Amino acid sequence: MNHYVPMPQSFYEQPTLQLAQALLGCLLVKETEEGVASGYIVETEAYMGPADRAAHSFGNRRTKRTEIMFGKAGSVYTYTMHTHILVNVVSSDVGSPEAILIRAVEPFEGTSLMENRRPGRSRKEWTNGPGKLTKALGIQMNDYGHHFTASPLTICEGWEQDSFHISSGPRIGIENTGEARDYPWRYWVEGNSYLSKMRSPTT
DNA sequence: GTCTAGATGGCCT
DNA sequence: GGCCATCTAGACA
Repeated sequence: MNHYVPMPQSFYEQPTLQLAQALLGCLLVKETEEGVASGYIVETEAYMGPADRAAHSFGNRRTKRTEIMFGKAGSVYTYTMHTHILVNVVSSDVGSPEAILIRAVEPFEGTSLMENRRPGRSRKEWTNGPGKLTKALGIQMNDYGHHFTASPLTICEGWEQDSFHISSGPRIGIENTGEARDYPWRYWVEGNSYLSKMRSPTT
């Protein structure tokens, strides 16, 4: 897997909203005993810490779960949602609990592995949602606390930043968070066919 | 210790 | 469009 070039630590130290866009087109790579699976990030959502009602770290809530959000930029924050695992990239300075949720990727390497992990689904449905992509790539709760610059879970150079167009809009699945639901902190690669689908199309 | 809600997905109608 | 699986962190007693 030497052809993968992990993004340097400095990459993660840019402002969160900027990083959320910079992550688009990057390659998310997961190594397991079964092999390597990877996909290009095509959709992200920023969670802005203390001031963001939708963030787990709203009001500077510091618990066992959110602890990693206070840590170093580029750390892995995994979270269990019902029966699914979601994966986030911790951003901002130590002590500033911000993170970016990876909502969708486009399959690249290890497609047969993904197919096995997502039996009976069409290629598009392997990774077009935050819970789906973790399953397809084999991301688990024990990835919590690792860092994206080191295996087994890394973010590497992917597409050229000027080879696609970025769109932004409100986040998804946070209807009960007051004014926070309207913040346009979701970013995606315009026109990509592996984007997650809207949960509640209500304006 | 007990109760509840949730950054979802899949299956049913 | 609606319902439910399944489970953990967080709040409260």
